[in-house]
Amino acid sequence: MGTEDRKAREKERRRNQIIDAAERIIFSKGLEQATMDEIAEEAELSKGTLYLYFKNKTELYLAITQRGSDLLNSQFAKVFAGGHDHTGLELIRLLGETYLNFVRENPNYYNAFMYYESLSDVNELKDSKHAEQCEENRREALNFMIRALQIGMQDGTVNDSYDPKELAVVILSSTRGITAMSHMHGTGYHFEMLDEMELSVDTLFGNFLKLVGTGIASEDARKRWMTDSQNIETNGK
Amino acid sequence: MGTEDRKAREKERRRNQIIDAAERIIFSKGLEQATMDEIAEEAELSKGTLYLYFKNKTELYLAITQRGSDLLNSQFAKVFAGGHDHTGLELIRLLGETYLNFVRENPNYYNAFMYYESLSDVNELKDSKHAEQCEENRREALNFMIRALQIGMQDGTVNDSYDPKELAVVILSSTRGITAMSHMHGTGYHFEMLDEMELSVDTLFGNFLKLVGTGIASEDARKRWMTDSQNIETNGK
DNA sequence: TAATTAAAATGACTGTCAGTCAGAAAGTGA
DNA sequence: TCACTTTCTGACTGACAGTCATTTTAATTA
Repeated sequence: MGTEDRKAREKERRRNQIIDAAERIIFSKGLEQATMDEIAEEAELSKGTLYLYFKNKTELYLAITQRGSDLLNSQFAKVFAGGHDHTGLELIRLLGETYLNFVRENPNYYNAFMYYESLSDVNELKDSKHAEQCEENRREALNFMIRALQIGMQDGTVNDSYDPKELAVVILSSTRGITAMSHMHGTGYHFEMLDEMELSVDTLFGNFLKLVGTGIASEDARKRWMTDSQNIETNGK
Repeated sequence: MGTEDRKAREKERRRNQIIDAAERIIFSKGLEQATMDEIAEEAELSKGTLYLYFKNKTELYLAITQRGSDLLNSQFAKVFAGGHDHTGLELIRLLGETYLNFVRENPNYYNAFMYYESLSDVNELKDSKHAEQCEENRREALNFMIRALQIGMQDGTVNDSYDPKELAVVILSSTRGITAMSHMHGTGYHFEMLDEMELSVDTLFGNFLKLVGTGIASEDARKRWMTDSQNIETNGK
C-alpha cells in the first residue's frame, strides 16, 4: 500500500535533514569540535533520534563523505555527457580539471575524503553502506579514466603502448596527489610551500598536465598538447 | 656546569621513552583506541608526567609523525650521499623508489602522515615544534627533487623546457598520490581496486615511472628510460 | 649529615561527550 | 475508543582527555 512508500520517503527526508544539519555544524567547526548534541539541536531532533538513523558519529560523517563522492562523480559524468567532440587526450585533461575544480569549490567535502582515507579501522568501514558507495564511486571514476584512455588510443591521441587500466590507476592516483596539494594549500592550514615558492595552483596544475600529456601522448599528439598546455583554463566545464 | 647538560639529556631520554611507548600502543591499536592512561602505563610513568612532556595527545602523535618524517628524509639523503654516479633522471627514479619503499616498510608512520595532513585545525599545528619540523622536512625533500632535476638538466637526461622548481612540486605531489594508493592497498583496509584489477603495486609504480620518465626525459634519454622501465627493482637502494 | 630549596612525578579528580535505553508521544488500523 | 506499532526523547552511564594539589626525588648549601 501507499502508506509504506510515504513512510519510506519520510524516513529518507529525516535522514537528509540530519545530514544537512551535520554538514552545517561540522563544516563550520570541524569534526572534532562538533558534538552530537549540537547537531541534534541544529536538526531540531533529540540526540537519541540521530542514533536511530546513524549508528555512530563516524557513520554520519561517512554519509557526508558519500554526498561529496556522489557529487564529484556526477561532475565526472558530465565530461562524457555532452556531444562527443573531445579527443581522448582532451578528456583526460577535462577529468583532471573537473577534479581540481571540485577541490576548490568543495574543500569541506575534500576534507571528508581525507578523513575517510585516513581511517585505519577496518571495522568502522566494513559494514558501512556509505563507505561501500564511496568505493563504488571510486571504481566508476576509474572507469571514466579508462574510457578516456581507450578513446585516446582509438583516435590516436594517446600512446597505445600502455595498458589503459594500469595507466588509468596511475593517472588517477597522481591526480589525487595534485589535488591533495591544492587542497592543503587552499585551506592554508599548513603547507605554505607553494606561497614560499611563489607558485600558484594553476601553474602547478598546468605543469602536471604538461607532464602527463607529454608522458602519454602519441608522438603525433605531443606537439599539439605541449603548445596547448601553455595557456590553461582550469575553470573549464 | 655539567649537571645541566646531564639533565637536558635525561629529559630528552624521557621524551623518547614516552614516544617509544606511544608508538607501541598506537601502532598496535590505532590512535583512537589508544588511551593516554595505557601509554603512561607502557612508559612506566603516570599520566600526569606525559602532560609535562607533551601538551596533549595530538602533540604526542605529532612527535611520532616527526620521527617518520625524519626517517623518510634520511632515506632521501642517502640517494645523494653515495658516489655521484647517477644521472638526474636516475636520481628521480631513486627518490621515487625510496618513497615507495618507505611506505611499504613503515605503514604506521605513513598512517601518521595521513592523519597529519587530514588535521584541519590550524591551532593544533601552529605552535607545534614537531609540525614545524615536518614542514621543514617537506621543504628539504622538495630541494632533493629540485637538485635531481637540475642535475638531469645539466647532464642532458631531463628536458630543460620545465622550470625545475615547478616540476619538482608536481613530481613530489603525484608521487605522494601513488604512495598513498600503495599504502591504502597495503593496509588493505579499504581500496581493493588493485586486487580487483589484478594489479600489483610494482606494476603500478613501474607505469608511474614510465609516465613521469617519458614526460620529463629529454628526447635523447627517452628511449633508454622506456626500455629500462620494463624491469624495475623497487627494492633498490 | 641535616636542612633547604628546586624539579619532577603522581594519581585522584573534573568536565565533556559519545552512545544507551526505559519510557513518552505520535501514528495506524479496527 | 482501544490495542498495537513506530518513532522519538532526554536523563543517564561509562570512558577518557586533561588538570592540579600533593608527594617524591634530586641538587645545593651550611
